[in-house]
Amino acid sequence: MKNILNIISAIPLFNGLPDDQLSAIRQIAVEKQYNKGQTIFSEGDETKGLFVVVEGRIKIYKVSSEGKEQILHIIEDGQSFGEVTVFTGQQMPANAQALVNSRLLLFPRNAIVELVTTTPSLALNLLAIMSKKLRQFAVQIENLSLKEIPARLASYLIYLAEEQDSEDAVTLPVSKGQLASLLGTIPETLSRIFAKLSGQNLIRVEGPRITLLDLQGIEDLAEHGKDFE
Amino acid sequence: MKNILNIISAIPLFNGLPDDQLSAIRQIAVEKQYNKGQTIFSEGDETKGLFVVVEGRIKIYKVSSEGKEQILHIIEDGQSFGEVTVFTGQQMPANAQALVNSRLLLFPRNAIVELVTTTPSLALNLLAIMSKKLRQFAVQIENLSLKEIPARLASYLIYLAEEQDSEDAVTLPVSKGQLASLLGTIPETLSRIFAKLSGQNLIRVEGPRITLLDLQGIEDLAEHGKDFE
DNA sequence: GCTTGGCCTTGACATAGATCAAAAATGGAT
DNA sequence: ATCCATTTTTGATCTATGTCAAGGCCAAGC
Repeated sequence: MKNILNIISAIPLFNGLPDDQLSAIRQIAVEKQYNKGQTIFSEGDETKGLFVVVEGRIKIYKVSSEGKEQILHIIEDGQSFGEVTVFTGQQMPANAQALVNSRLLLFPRNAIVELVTTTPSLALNLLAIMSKKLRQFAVQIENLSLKEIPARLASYLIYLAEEQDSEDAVTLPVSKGQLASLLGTIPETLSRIFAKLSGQNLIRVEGPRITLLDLQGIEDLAEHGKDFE
Repeated sequence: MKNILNIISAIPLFNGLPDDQLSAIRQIAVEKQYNKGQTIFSEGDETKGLFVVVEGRIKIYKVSSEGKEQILHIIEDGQSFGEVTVFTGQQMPANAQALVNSRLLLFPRNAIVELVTTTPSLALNLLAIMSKKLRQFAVQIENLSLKEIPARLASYLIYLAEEQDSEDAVTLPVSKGQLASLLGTIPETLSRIFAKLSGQNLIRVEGPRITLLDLQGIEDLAEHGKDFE
């Protein structure tokens, strides 16, 4: 079991904080363990505080009255979630579930607010993180509203390639069913689109491994939705 | 011309700040005037700083490569926009345009960052405002992905009714064409849906004035998309 | 080596909503 | 009031994507 202080100091949220602040943060951190498939919180729950993923993968998602699911975020190592309710004090606006066995740190609301108040650089870190999430949401809205699903998939593959910085092949971090939910569609449709792009020799699909055969073509598709057969 | 200091003190963002801070804020505020239809910034522009609407109405929107527009936000009196780039320093992720003649205050980036660093309650205000925007975006994503357009319209009407707190009639704050863009559709479709809901005696439409004839029915529609003819 | 259950894929079909085109209504300006 | 420009509505059609149903695949456990 690693030293919690070491872990904390490696989290982007706490970048640049002096050691005494890190100790203070350590004091208020609560360790949590969740198993694959376990629910961390549900829409409408009272705020619990700010979560940081030490290790694992969490999905933040909404569910429609008919049961369709839309993933808002996939949270990975070092990233945080639950900020929203910390500063507005309302109920959780979405659900969170562990996609794999995960280790989290929970910072109770009052403690983190207190800490932010007294630590300007923590406030700036948080503002930067929330800005980034706003930007991501803006992109997601743009994708849902203005792009067709093949273009969304192409965008996602490009994003993944950058994330994993490999020019020509990526590995899906979630199942294809979950990917469908992230892209705002359903597994059947996603499957067909994988087949179509394969047929156009833009990609090759081998299980969760996607080879990007024609990066230029994929970029065109992501930008212009040009689906030139 | 009103005293800028008075205006500033009435802006939610600066709630609860001591007078000396308000003076400091006043020092760095730059007044800006935009006419209806005028562009304030475009996607890709360098960050200009944090804007606050003194008076007017601004749309924040994205445009697809084929020219379709998706409105992300309508910003009204007392609200702010442009936060995102202040704290990440990247380019503007969307476009901003004045929907009516508008008076804005611009707080240049460095000055506002400096101020946030030294003023904890300003930092908390900003965190709360950004949290609220994140929540709104989450709702918008949910609507786009999980609800059909009639349900989105119904949700919006309910939101408007609360906003204008009138139980049985609302006035659209934007043209129907713009509303279509806000809801993620096109004017033709929106028009048909207005006609349909009128036919179901859920609402009556008289220009920009919408009478809510059956609030219960509208709420059902917003929740369950139940479109029981 | 089967069998079970979770994914994933494929096929046939249904439909919400987009597109294209044109008419009608609205609302300022003159 | 009249005219022009913009906005809104209506109609006919097209299409991307969802739905329903069935079958295939692969890994885990027996």
